[in-house]
Amino acid sequence: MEEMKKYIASVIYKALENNDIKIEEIEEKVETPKDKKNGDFAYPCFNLAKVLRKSPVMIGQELELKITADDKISKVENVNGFLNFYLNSDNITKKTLDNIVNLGENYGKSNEGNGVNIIVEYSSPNIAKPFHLGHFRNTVLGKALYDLYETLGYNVTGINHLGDWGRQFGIIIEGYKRFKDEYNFDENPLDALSDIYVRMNKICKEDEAQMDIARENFKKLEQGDEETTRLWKYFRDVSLKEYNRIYDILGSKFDSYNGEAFYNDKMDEVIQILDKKGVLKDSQGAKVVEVSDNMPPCIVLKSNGSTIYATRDLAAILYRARTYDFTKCIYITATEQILHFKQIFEVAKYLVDEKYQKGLKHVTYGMIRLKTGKMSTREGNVVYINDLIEEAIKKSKDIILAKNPELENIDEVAKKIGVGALIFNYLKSGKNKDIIFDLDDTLRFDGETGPYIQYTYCRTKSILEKVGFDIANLDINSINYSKLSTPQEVELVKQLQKYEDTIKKSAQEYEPSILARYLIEVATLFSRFYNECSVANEEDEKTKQARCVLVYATSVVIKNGLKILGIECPDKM
RNA sequence: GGUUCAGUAGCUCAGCUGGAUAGAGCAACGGCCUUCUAAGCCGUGGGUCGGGGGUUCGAAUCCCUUCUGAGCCA
Repeated sequence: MEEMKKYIASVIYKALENNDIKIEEIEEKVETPKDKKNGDFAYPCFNLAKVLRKSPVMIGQELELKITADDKISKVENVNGFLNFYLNSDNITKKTLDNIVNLGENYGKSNEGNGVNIIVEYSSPNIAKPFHLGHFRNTVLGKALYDLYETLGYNVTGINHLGDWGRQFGIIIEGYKRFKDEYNFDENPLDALSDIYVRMNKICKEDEAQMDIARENFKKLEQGDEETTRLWKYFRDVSLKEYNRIYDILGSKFDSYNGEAFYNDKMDEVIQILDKKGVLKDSQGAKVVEVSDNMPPCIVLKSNGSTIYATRDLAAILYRARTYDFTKCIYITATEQILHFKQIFEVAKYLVDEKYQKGLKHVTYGMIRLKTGKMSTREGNVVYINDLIEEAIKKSKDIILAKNPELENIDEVAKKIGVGALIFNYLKSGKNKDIIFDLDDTLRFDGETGPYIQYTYCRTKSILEKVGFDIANLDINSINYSKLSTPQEVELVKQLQKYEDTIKKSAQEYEPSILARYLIEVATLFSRFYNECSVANEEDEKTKQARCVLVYATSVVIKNGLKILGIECPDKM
């Protein structure tokens, strides 16, 4: 794609024979027309009009005559000042499909990243609480970005910055001591703990004396008291166990679970450095660092001397720069934390080299709200992810039982489809959009959904099985690609060819939805092909062969693409 | 008050580093299964791209202003 753009720019440049116009300027303007009727690439001649003192249409006409077709370009046409280029499709087809066949599951991978270190901090739930929808969106986004960068050859470190510290643990510890016998911790430890927290929190709010007991607990925890530390560790362990079960389902990977507790002993240094640099200022008893005019100062020490999130995040930046030597450190959080990270990133310039400071990147996503308002654990209006996953799996199982009761491994397939529907639902639209949760909408299985793409994959598999296609026995040089000449075939090939660029763009813009939407388009174009062009019943042997390769290539792209998003492909459904 | 994000079809969204007639899905209506899985395909209807200015040969896209919703800060 990019090469072709360059090539076309060079062709136009030569034809112009004018030194006032730079080739880079031409390349910038080369675009892909929305309407396929207008060719594969187009160059608008309007901006040349001033320089050349001719009408755009005249310029177009002249260029049309000067540029001749070659092995790459099959036709050039001037339409109303747009110079439309049609590519030689045989050429593209061979290059694209050969490439996919040769690379298989490695298709899309590149070494563009060259082993450069990238950190993706994502998921980061508060322990002792069940996973809810907000975490889900975060985790699914983070996993996709992790895989996108890994696919591009970066050395990615996934960090789960657990919310495993804070005064609430004083409350949970107290509640646990009092009420633990009323709960079954074997089945749903996090539901139990969260319930205990809500109960105890209420008690503390109503009675200051009780709150003091909770405060005392947390103080003990900070001082390393054996009993409270043991409880805290237990909460952390059961939480991680449960989270990991979900991470497995979503395909998320973490290289570190160092969260808030980990940085407890690393904040003093931050304060010292800031103090040494003379940027710490007193403000109503608190210590702050001034940042740009349009932002309030960043508080690093409260008036009572205690640290806050900002201090912890700064300590993390310092630690990560030293430990991981990152070129990019991506933070994934909801939009509500925008200001917080803006401040932190600015203060970071006093702590780490410019290289690290410039690599800090906050990736945000919109809130998920219920019809009744914002989700809140304390108020109990939350959608827990376990319930949602169960619901999705149940629905997909029902559909399988209705449509394909003979299927083997129904439960396994139902899980892949149910989870696929959920993940895709949260990755298909732009990450900054707020979402109002709607169960029916979330569990949709037709149209632009995960199951639609999975279904398309199954159709590719089904064809290949029917004709006995085996990639191991394929002689790629014997394929006659010019047999792929119907519009459906040509369009599908062109779409497959865009895969590598799509991965890059998706990573560059921190936007997995670009990949998700691309895959919908692949599925749609394949479905059209499927309806128009038979493979198994095709009589011409050469056409059949070429179509098999196309079907196989489609299956590879869908599988590779969905894998990045964390969605598995069943062979049958 | 300051600031960030969002506003496109009845609903959910894509398009936003300016380009040709603003695209999908859902919902509605009408076709297509004796032929590779109908979780599919084809077709019809549906639009003041929140409003108003501006820049430009050309604006959903850029700038200004204003309205609405959400978030954050005080």
